[in-house]
Amino acid sequence: MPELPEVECVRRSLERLARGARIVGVDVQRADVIARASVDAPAGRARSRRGAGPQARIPHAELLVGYTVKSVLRRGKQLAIVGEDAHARRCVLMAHLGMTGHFIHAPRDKALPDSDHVHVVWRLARPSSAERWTHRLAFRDPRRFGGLTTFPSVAALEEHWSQIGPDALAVGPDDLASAASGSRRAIKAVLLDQRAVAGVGNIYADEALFDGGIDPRTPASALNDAALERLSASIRRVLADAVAAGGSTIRSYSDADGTRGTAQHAHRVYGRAGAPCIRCSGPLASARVGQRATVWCPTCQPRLTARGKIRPGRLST
DNA sequence: CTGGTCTCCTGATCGC
DNA sequence: TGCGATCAGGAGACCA
Repeated sequence: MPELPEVECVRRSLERLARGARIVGVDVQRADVIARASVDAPAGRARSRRGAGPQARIPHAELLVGYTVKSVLRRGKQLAIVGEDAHARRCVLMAHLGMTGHFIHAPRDKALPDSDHVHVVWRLARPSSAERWTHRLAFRDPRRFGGLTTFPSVAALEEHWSQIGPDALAVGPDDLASAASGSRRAIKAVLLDQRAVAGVGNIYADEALFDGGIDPRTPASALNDAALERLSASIRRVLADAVAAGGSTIRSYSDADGTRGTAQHAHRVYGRAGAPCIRCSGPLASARVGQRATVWCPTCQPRLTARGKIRPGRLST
């Protein structure tokens, strides 16, 4: 399940594989994974029901046919492929992977895996090749919680991205403070809210809260400056470590190269309900917090004291 | 406005 | 061995 580290690894693999290539053709198997592009098309793809609503008629420019891949950007969990045409006009294809979205890459002499749920296939040509395509890129998403959105310019993409919070790899205590102050939501719910911080999902929310020694159910507004400072550092550290490990492969995640991650071996609480805490050996607790399965250590992630302060965390590494 | 719940979707897993 | 029930979750829609 792609969160920031996994999406960052996909971004790097896409940039490696597709940068400089021209997109010479596209095959759309399922048009409803693509949101209709428009300048004011806001957050996410339109969720028109299958078969309903104006779908389909997708101008080629929006799928980047005829464009050369200039770069691949990321903000939080969202990816954006920036294309440029012969007149230096730019166009953007944004992808969010949802639960099961991923890209598959294959050179011409190698078939794409014969699998269901491949929704879009692009044909790419390396600069040295004329019009003949040399490799293909596919977007596959069995569960279809992900999707593709196009933007007519980089400015339009940035306008869209201005609606989500700062990228979690660079989140600071002030960012958390502005989202947390006056909020009675559980701190975990705040971390999952992409408008507050972009890129944290269920796995790394639990991991960061453990790292910071904070009970996930703590009302956000109850966190003092020290706790916010510690939590923002924990978020950055946990995510950066996971990026370095190639992301977490829980079920089937891999980057566009098919490379899997190993960060799942470093999870300290996620998926370990009832197992001994790696610090204190006590059993990890679990509950639903913010509609998500949540695991934490009741000892190392203490509840608030009577004075509304968090007891000092002892997790400094 | 805020915060909680529902919903979309398929594959993996579990109990019988 | 088969099969229905359950769970997983990102994020928009919806509601109190």
